[in-house]
Amino acid sequence: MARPRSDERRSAIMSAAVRVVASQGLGAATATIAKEADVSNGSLFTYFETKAELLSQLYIELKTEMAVVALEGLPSDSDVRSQLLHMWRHWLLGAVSCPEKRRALAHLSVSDDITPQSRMATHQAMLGIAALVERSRKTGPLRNAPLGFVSALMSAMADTTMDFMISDPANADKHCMTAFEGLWRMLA
Amino acid sequence: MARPRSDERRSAIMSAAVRVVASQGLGAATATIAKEADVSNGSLFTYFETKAELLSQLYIELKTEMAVVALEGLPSDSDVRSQLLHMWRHWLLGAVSCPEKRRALAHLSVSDDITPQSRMATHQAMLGIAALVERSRKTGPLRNAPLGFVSALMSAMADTTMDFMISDPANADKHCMTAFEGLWRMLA
Amino acid sequence: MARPRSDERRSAIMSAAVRVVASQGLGAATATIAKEADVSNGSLFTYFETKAELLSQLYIELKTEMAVVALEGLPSDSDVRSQLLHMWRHWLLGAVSCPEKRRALAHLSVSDDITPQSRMATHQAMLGIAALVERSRKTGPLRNAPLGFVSALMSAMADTTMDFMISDPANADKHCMTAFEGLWRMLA
Amino acid sequence: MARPRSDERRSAIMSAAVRVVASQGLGAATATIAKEADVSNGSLFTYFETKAELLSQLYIELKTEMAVVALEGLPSDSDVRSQLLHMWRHWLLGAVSCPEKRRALAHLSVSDDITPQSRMATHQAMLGIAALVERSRKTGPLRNAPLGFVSALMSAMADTTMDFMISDPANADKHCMTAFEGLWRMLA
DNA sequence: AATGAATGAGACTTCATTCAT
DNA sequence: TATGAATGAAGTCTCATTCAT
Repeated sequence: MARPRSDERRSAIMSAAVRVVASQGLGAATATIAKEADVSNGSLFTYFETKAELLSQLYIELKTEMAVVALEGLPSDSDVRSQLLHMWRHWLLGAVSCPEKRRALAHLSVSDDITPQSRMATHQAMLGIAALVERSRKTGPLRNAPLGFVSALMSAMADTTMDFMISDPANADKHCMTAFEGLWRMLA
Repeated sequence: MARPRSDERRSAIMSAAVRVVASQGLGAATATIAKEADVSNGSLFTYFETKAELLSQLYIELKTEMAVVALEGLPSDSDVRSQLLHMWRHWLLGAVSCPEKRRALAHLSVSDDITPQSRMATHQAMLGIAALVERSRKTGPLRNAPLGFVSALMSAMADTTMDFMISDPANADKHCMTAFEGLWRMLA
Repeated sequence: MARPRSDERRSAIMSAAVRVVASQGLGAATATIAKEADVSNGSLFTYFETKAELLSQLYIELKTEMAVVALEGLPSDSDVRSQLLHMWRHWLLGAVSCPEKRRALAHLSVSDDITPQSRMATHQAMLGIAALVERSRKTGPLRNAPLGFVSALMSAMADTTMDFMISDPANADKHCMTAFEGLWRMLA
Repeated sequence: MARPRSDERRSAIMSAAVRVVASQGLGAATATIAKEADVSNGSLFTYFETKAELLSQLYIELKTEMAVVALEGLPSDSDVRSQLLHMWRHWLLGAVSCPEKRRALAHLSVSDDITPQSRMATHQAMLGIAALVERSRKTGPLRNAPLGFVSALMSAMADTTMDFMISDPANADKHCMTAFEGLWRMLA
């Protein structure tokens, strides 16, 4: 109800939510999240009016962070393929190095609590990635499909690849590269 | 000698579950499912010991049915590409023509109630599809990756494509074909 | 800093439980107890994690209270017989004057929800009584039996006597004394 | 509804009930009892209209049997003490040799499902025992108390003693005799 | 008569959210 | 503002009893 005061508290709740949602799914109780964040039950609701609200924000933050990580240090003067590869690797390795964030995001992505608005809110962050996709597919077989569709295909492939990387860490890098080969063939 | 357990009733519950899970997600109450199936609350539990059990069975049945549909009428004397295309179209169009089944299955696929055993139980049905994938990728860039990985990539693409087909039915067929082009490039 | 857990509320639940268990037995619904205590259904569970927990605590409290009452005002400089008589009368009359507590305790005593630990927890309070029994039987026929056995025999006689006192209140005191005569003969 | 046909079935249910009630208490499901008796769920209700009815009959039968056993082979020409001792030993040893019956009866004795009528129905069988008590107490301190009261005191002592005999079988006989000494002092 | 599926009224417990302190 | 007790609506599952076969 009242305005939250401490950003620290807010992010404590957020990262508690990551851990709890990762391990217990969306059915996790708000009280559990609050306790994990060392915050009182009731306090949680001064930072997020509603459980759905909390989950939405979490979704947006995780998704955005992921995009940012993916684009970090993009070699802007390289050729498209190198840039796409750079992005792909950063994306997947980043995700795989925070398996809890990834698991939480996987749960959130299918939640009915995440409104189309929330999904839209992440588009901004994905713009850079989308641009890269756009350039990659310029001459490929998907050149005329809606860009959102192509991006979604790539995301789906990324998610699947992450799962394999996590479940078989010894070959994580190999899986990452294999999938990229497939992706590049698909796009270019 | 008593009233026999009725297959009709069982499948009434199953298809009620499809509808209810499709619209309300896995949080749907068993009572809601029972009512939708015109069956008493308690009766549901003579057919399925547990909510999780019901969901598991539903998962297995839907997944298996999907595979069967996909392989129906496969032109076994055509070349691989034609066969893969046939399968892909049947799969996606079949799924898209029962959007509720698809939505339900999407929910189920990420549920923690679905045990690895249940997932295993669907492998048998997917064998035919896997074989097709195997032949398709024989000379492609993914030829050395684990087959399960490649199949999972294809599944992920299928799911994504279905979403677009459902949300833009006018171009459903076009999306289906576009994605297939990408898939084929990725595999072959 | 928040509303503190109220002892008043807790004992309201406890005494509601006495009344409800006395009249409906251990099968009484927690909801019934909560309503009788003018407390919400859920609130009961902030005071007692579980129905079994509630019953356990009730058992311990009633049993302990009974022992305390029995020993109240014990004439410590009188001879053993007088002390035992004093205790016996206080015990029985106390119990008979709260028939609901007695009935509730009768139900609880045979419950499987009452763990050996809970039973142990009442031993402390019964120590004074046991000491009296010990002194009373020193030269009697039960002088070599386990003390717990002798105490249990006395308890059983007490319970039976209470029943008769309650069902025939006009002669309650006479029954109380008659049984004491028998008890004393048995012990001394 | 219809008249039961097979006595065998009826007693199969009865003895199943003994076992199940002994181990699970009065909360045991009728279905559990039926299964233990190798009888169908529904069949149970043609032999006993109601669960309470079943329990009542069980109570009467067990209690009666116990009395019969206690009086078996009573040496009718011995002195009172010998007769009482004979009865006491048969009673307790008989009960202790069927701990399940005893446990079941203990549960039943405190049930609210057992009506005063059912309790009355056992009085007949207890008559022989009561007569013995009557003769035993003729000159003792309890000579003027209601006979029912004195019998109840003895029963309570018997139950308590059984518990100790069962929990400490090595000394069962000693406990049996010790308690008898106390009983005889109390009565005579 | 025997069977066991069908019924539906609860039972206990959880949990998002509110509110007194 | 922070706290955590209070609330009561659900939720899953059990079970005595009925009834179709």
